[in-house]
Amino acid sequence: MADPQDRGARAPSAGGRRRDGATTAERILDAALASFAGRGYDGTSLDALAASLEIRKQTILYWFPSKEVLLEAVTDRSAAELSEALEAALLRAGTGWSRVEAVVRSVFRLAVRRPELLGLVREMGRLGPPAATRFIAAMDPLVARASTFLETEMDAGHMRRHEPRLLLLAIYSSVIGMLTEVEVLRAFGEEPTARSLVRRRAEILDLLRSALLTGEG
Amino acid sequence: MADPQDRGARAPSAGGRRRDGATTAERILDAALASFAGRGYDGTSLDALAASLEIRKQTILYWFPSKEVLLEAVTDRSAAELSEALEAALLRAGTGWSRVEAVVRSVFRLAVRRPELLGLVREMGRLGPPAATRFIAAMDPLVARASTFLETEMDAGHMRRHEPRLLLLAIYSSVIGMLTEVEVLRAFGEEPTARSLVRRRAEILDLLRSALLTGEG
DNA sequence: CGATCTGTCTACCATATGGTAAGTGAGCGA
DNA sequence: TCGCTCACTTACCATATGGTAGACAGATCG
Repeated sequence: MADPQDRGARAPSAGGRRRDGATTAERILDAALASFAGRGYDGTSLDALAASLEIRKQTILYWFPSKEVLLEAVTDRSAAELSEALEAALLRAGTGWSRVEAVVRSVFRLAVRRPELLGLVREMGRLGPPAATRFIAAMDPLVARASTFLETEMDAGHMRRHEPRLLLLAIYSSVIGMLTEVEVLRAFGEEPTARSLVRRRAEILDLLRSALLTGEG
Repeated sequence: MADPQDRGARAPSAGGRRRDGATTAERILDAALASFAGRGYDGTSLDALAASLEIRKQTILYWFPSKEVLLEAVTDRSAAELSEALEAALLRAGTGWSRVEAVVRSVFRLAVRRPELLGLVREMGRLGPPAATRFIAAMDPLVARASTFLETEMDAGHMRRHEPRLLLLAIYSSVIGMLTEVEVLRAFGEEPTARSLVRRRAEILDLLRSALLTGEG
């Protein structure tokens, strides 16, 4: 019954609110996202996940009848959140470079505020068709919108001509690159500061601006 | 005894050659690299690895006394191979943009010819200090050399001024981005062709050129 | 030939993992 | 108060996993 997408996960909104206002299912989703993004899907055990939440593994399996269903739920929610954030940035006023910059800034902001989302995106690469396809399909309308926008700007002569999807990829890669650098720094024992990240972002924006902008900016 | 780095792995050169000319240890390293890069460290079981080689798990543990030592061996060898390839590209004649382009091209070539190497680099991100630190340390001299080269070029006015390590990261991210796109395409069921990859590379080189080059080229 | 070494194997083992079965207790409508 | 559902628990289980111990075959060497 219900919709065919539903593989058995209960509605996360069900169940009473806890002291902190989050339902158990929501807390599980949050922790699972963080763990999948940080330690990977295979590196995450339901036992460890449950322990971090101070609940029993079977509570997780009560809300999400299998680990795979949990992954799907995490994926769907993350795709929705990403779409929402970027959609909002795209809708913001402005045209030409200022709009591109606004979107890129919002991507960076998201990467700093919710690095788990980007971490999950990276994890998607290894998780084959079942999860990744779903995720990509969920993001597709947004990608199409962004591509159209970039194309319009190029047609208007505000930007150097490039393949729009490649540009998106370049922006995405820049963010991933920044995240990578954060990890590299951590591996060397230096905790990256918010200041240094902001400086990085400025540099990357500068790089992108040089690459994209025509004289008419 | 031996050197303190040696955690017990036997010398991979030991043991008789097989029909195909590779020792057992080398075959294990090859398969482990592919699997670690493709399915991740946690997603790789010694049993599955052994099965893919048509040997028994205990043969793996004979050559590499633990999974972790195997990872270290894979990491070290990959770092060496990466270093070697990029060092060779750096040593190639030329200055200014043509030299940058030569290096970038060699990175792409490597990414296409041995995607496992780049996949392992990406995997390094999640694998904490033990493995990642080792890998980064092994790559560090090369990064320093490349940074120096870029700085020289900027001083000579051949290139727009940027933070050299950031530039390296941008180049690296472009390659990773290309790989990511390959996975995205696969997720959609389209096998990326060599032609499309070459076209991508050309676009990325163009992007980088726009971003980096000054009038003096 | 007999001893030893090398490379691989079979036989196990303890633990961890995803998952099932069967409760338990609080809250709630009749 | 009876019965039911909801949220979560304890008690298991089969399998997979990394790892140990030891046997065995073939090559090497005295």
